Amino acid sequence: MASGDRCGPYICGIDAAMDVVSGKWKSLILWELDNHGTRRFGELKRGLPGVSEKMLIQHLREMEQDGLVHREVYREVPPKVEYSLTEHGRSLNEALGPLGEWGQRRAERLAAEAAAAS
Amino acid sequence: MASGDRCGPYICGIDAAMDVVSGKWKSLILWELDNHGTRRFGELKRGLPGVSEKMLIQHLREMEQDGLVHREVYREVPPKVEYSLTEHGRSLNEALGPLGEWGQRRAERLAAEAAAAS
DNA sequence: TTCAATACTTACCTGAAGGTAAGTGACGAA
DNA sequence: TTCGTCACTTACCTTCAGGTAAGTATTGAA
Repeated sequence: MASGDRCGPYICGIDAAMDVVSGKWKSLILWELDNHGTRRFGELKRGLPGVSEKMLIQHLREMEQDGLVHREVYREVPPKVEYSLTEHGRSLNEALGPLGEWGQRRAERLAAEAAAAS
Repeated sequence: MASGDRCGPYICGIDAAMDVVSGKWKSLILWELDNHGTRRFGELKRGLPGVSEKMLIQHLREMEQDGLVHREVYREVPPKVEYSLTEHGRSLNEALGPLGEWGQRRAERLAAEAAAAS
């Protein structure tokens, strides 16, 4: 196959999920789309400070291939494209919930330690 | 700071959790240690087919720094070192549960699609 | 005396991820 | 006629994660 597969074989489920979610901005894109329901390319870009246009489309295209994201093109000028989560995307976001909470607690712990060491 | 921080600032919880779990073998190390309770370096190596010794210690050291893994050294010859999960490590593993199940379902879906396309 | 076992350590190299910056095409507004 | 908007696209470059392979220290066994 040609470009970056993201098919198996996988050693375990985590493996198979990580394959789809690893990428600097993917979890943030997921979160952004889940929060707003639907976002245009430019809105996503503004919502993810620091992302480059190249990485943003690249990640969006991969997530579309992976069935996480739906891409709707409106044939207008200037062009308008809307991105939203598919059912799979939404369920992935749910599955990421506990991990997000764990990370939240870790961040709080780190902050507390940093404050204690001041 | 010197080598690979893995402190914030983080944009969200996922971010903070990913920082700790990203690394080709980390989730597998987590899984292996959770399954067996305690493992020696060589046992881990044999349990993770394909891992290099360099990456294995590197990941173990980082996970120790991050408070996920406990390292117990026995002063013997030949040397003996045992690794196990800390409370944080175990809770991370739990938080990864739903993601693992999601990945499992994705892998099954991919397999079914591949079978259908044969 | 050499070898095996164990848990590293070190130097070097490659490939992929991601960043930067400029270009494209269509059309309406100024 | 030039500019701005929008959603890309392309070429080029840097960085770093990870791989390979060899070396280290200790001691008992053959």
